[in-house]
Order: sequence, then C-alpha cells, then structure tokens
Amino acid sequence: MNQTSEIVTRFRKLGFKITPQRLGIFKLLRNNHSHPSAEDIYREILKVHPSISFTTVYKTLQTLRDLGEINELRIDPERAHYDPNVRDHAHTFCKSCGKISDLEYQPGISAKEMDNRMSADFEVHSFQVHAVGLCSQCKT
Amino acid sequence: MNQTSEIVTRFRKLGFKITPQRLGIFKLLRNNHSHPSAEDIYREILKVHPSISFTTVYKTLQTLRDLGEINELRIDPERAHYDPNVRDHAHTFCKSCGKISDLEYQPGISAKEMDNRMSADFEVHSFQVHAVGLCSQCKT
DNA sequence: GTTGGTGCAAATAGTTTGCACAGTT
DNA sequence: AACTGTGCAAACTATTTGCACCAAC
Repeated sequence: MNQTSEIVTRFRKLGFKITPQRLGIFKLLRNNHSHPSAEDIYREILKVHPSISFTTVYKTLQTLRDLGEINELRIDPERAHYDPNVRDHAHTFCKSCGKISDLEYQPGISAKEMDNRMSADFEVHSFQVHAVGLCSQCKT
Repeated sequence: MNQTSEIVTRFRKLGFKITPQRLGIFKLLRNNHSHPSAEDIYREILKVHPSISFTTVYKTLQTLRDLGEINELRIDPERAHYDPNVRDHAHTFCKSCGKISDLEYQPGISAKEMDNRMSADFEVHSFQVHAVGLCSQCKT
C-alpha cells in the first residue's frame, strides 16, 4: 500500500472522492501487519468515526483491492482478510485461533517469473503460498 | 483418496455406516481431477440417486475431509472445492471462470519438510500453493 | 450543481444445524 | 434392537446490493 498522500492523489485522479471515513481506513491499514478482516477494521474505525457503517468499510476495501493497494487474503474459510503489504510473501494460518501471520519462507519464484514460465496456459496475476496448521499458542 | 474398498473398511472400523449414497459419492470422487464444489457433486450424484439431499453430500464430504481422504480447497472465494488427490501439489484458479486446475510447479518443499524447518513457531499441517489469474480460455 | 459516498435495511448465497424417520449393522 | 445416516426445512453468517440523503469537488 502506498503512502496516504499518494493514494489520495490517485483517488482524485480517478474521480474518487476523499472523505474522512476513507482517510481513517487508509490510516488504519498503513503499516498494519495484523491481517484484519473487514469486521476487524470496522470495529477499529468505529472508535474514530462512531457513525461509520460497515458498508462504507466494505466498499472502501473493495476499491483499494481493485486498485491493487491491498491484497484480499482468502486463507481463512470463514472470512476475507486484508493485507496492505502487496509484495510477494507467504502466510501462516492457524486453524485453531484463525491468526494469519507473515511467513519468512520465500516461494523461490515471483508471480512475474511464474507468469513468464507458464504464460501459454495461464496468466498468473498473483501467487499465493500458505502454511496451514497450528500456531505456537494453539499447539499444546 | 484411497481405494473405495479401503475407505469402506475404514468407515466400518470407525462405526460409520456404508450407504448407497456414500458409495456413490466415493465413486464420483475417485480419480476426479475436476475439483468439484459440493454443489457440483450434488448435481452429479443426483443422476444416480435422484432423491439424495445436499445435506448428505455435504456431511459425507465433511467426514471424508476429517479423515484426510480428500482435501477441502479454499481457493475460490465463493465456495469450497474438493480434491481426492491429497498429495502435495499446487493449483491454478481462474478469476474469470472459476476453474481450478492442477499445476505442475512444485513448491520445492513439502508440508513435512516445511514443518521440520519452522516447528518452533508453527506446526504445519498442509502447505498450499495457488497461482491466481486467468486461464487460457478466459485471457482474451 | 454535479457526481460520487455514506449508511440503512434488505437480499443473496454458501454453509451449517435440528430433528424425525429410514437404513445399516 | 441399537445406533448412525438421510433428507427436509430452517438458521446462520459473511457478503453484496438498492436506494435516499449527504458531502466532496
């Protein structure tokens, strides 16, 4: 995810408007490594904008996703999570507590390299690597 | 997924019963490389068992998944897909038509190796690798 | 003033569950 | 006969949408 100022410029250029709600969401996401769900973000932003609606959060996340500013992670079968870090990287997902963490392991190949390799058959947009299991707290 | 006869033995051993519906589902899944959703399986099995319910399909898939006979794939944000091939392997997911295919690329590391490497922090049960993008039919 | 955003409420869709009856063992 | 499975219907939950009013531009 870019600097807030860059996103603001980008939004304006595309005819999107900048609202306090959106600014709050941008701020909440920047440097956020917790992989929040839409609901998580909604609950947090409520502290700053007590009358914001879930719909606004939801639609803003969609917009940011469509612009490639954030990734929508579909690791958790129960809900989507959002990640402002759009660089290629892997995740761990704990089946017990649902926590998603960044994983140091590198797949050894980027989405771009992957795309070059198999472009005849499939056009790769992103390349996702997940380790699913139990985190240190949950494995007894 | 094991041979049907082995699954039957395993089910009986665990106190689960063998019904024509379940046998039909076992047969439909064996050697199935199409990564069907529960709905897909339901529609297929209806041709053989016209009065089977979605609930039965759903519960049987859960049981097979819990026994490790099949993998529940959560690549498609819209629905779960099922794969009788439980060996480590990667998938492609087409954002446009939703098709899931097996991918030749090997992550270069198995879930077991992965687990050994990072066992201090996280207990890896499975290791999932997905290329998300557009299939040959959908990329214009 | 024009256009897009917000927030409410309702619809959608996949998934999951409770329960009575039927089938397997 | 005992106990699990089946099938129906309903509940649940995350997600998505329609629309009237509001705010950014």
